Amino acid sequence: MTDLPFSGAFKAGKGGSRPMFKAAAGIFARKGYHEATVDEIAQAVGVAKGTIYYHFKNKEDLYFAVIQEGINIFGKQLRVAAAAADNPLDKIRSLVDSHLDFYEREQDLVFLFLKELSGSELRRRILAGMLSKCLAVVREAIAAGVKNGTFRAVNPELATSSLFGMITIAAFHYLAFARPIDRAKVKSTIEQIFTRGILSGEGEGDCCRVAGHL
Amino acid sequence: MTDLPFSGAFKAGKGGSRPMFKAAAGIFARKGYHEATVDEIAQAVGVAKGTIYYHFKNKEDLYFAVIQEGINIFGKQLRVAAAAADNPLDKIRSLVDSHLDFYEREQDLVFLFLKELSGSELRRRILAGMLSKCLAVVREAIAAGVKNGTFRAVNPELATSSLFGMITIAAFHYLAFARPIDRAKVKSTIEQIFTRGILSGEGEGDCCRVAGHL
DNA sequence: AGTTATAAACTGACTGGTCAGTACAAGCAC
DNA sequence: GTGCTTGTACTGACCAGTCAGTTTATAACT
Repeated sequence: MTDLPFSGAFKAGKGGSRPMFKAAAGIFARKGYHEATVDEIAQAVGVAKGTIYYHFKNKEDLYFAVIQEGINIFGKQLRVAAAAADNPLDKIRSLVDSHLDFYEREQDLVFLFLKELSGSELRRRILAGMLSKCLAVVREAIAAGVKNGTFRAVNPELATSSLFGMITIAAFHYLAFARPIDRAKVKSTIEQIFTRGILSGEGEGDCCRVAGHL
Repeated sequence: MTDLPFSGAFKAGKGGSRPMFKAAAGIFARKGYHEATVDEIAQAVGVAKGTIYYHFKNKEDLYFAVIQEGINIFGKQLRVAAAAADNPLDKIRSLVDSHLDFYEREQDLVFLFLKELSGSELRRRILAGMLSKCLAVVREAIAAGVKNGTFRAVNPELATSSLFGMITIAAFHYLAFARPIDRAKVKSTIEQIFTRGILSGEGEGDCCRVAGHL
């Protein structure tokens, strides 16, 4: 909300910062960058077009501010979730919960992120970098778990991506068809598959021959 | 390639069907629907703009034809992979392999799919439905495994989404930064986490308390 | 309290460029 | 001689971005 490298960054606006951000995020998420017109966003926000340009250099600037703000929200939420638990396993559980929470509350942002990830190479890389920073807490929790023996010797980087993917797509499964997310079911699936898979089980290696390579 | 509900659907073109499709997919994937101009696509394909409009009703029609064709390729590949193994576990392994294969060979399509999944509600729903049909073979393999006791009692629907998400995002992890996918690493991570998680292990339930619900 | 000064926030009609889609005369191949 | 292709040129809609001017908020002076 503060220290953003953008012209206006939601400080101003008749109705205050948050509604402006919400409205813009909603339009961008629903229609995409190019289909969303600045006129339309201005109307949704409840200001004149010129006002948008008073606060933001141009449409892209506004768009990035929305993304940046979204990343901030996501990152902060994950950090809080990680801090709320004190061992790797609970951290992961808390993070999964928090992620699902974000998914439910900020669907617009989720779609915005997905859009950005499928954008041009540059945009994709930028967002992937930002997300990667947000997910550092997950990576660290997994790495810690591997170190202290709670988890098996997975690659924390890839395990993080995997978990992120599982949550995102499993939850997406509901949103794609405009159904409410069944959090209990998703959580239980993740517990059953991810958590169980990553925990250093008793009967260790036998079921897991990886065809050929390590 | 055949039975498509589209005007022209890549039957024609100087260089035959495939190059035309490839070029169009590439442009759409790199620039997105709105930034890609028909002139540009025509040039890339190597035909005159009028020719595009001779075969396709309009830009959207062309775009959908590309998507549809992509889905056909993906679906066929998965079906072949599933048929190549005769028990649930091997089917899953074969499907993972095949999926990664598709990911590597048809990056344009992957990005196109991602774009579409983050598009408007209608478009999202349409593509999600198509993908869901493609992934039926995965769902069935998982369901069969659950039935015959190879796998634990997961929800096949959600487990499929989870696996799809894992693969997609883990591989994306590389593509986002324009690095080649390290297939061995991705496969081993999936083996370690998904396969191991879903296999009905000896020490069954103890590690997997799901906070509260079933 | 009333007047004046100044800046910040806001407005909306207008402009200029872009691009989907059309039109068409002419060429080629089977 | 019909189906397919080309190239060029044109139109009309749409939209990002501009700008001259209005409103509101704040402070300062008498």
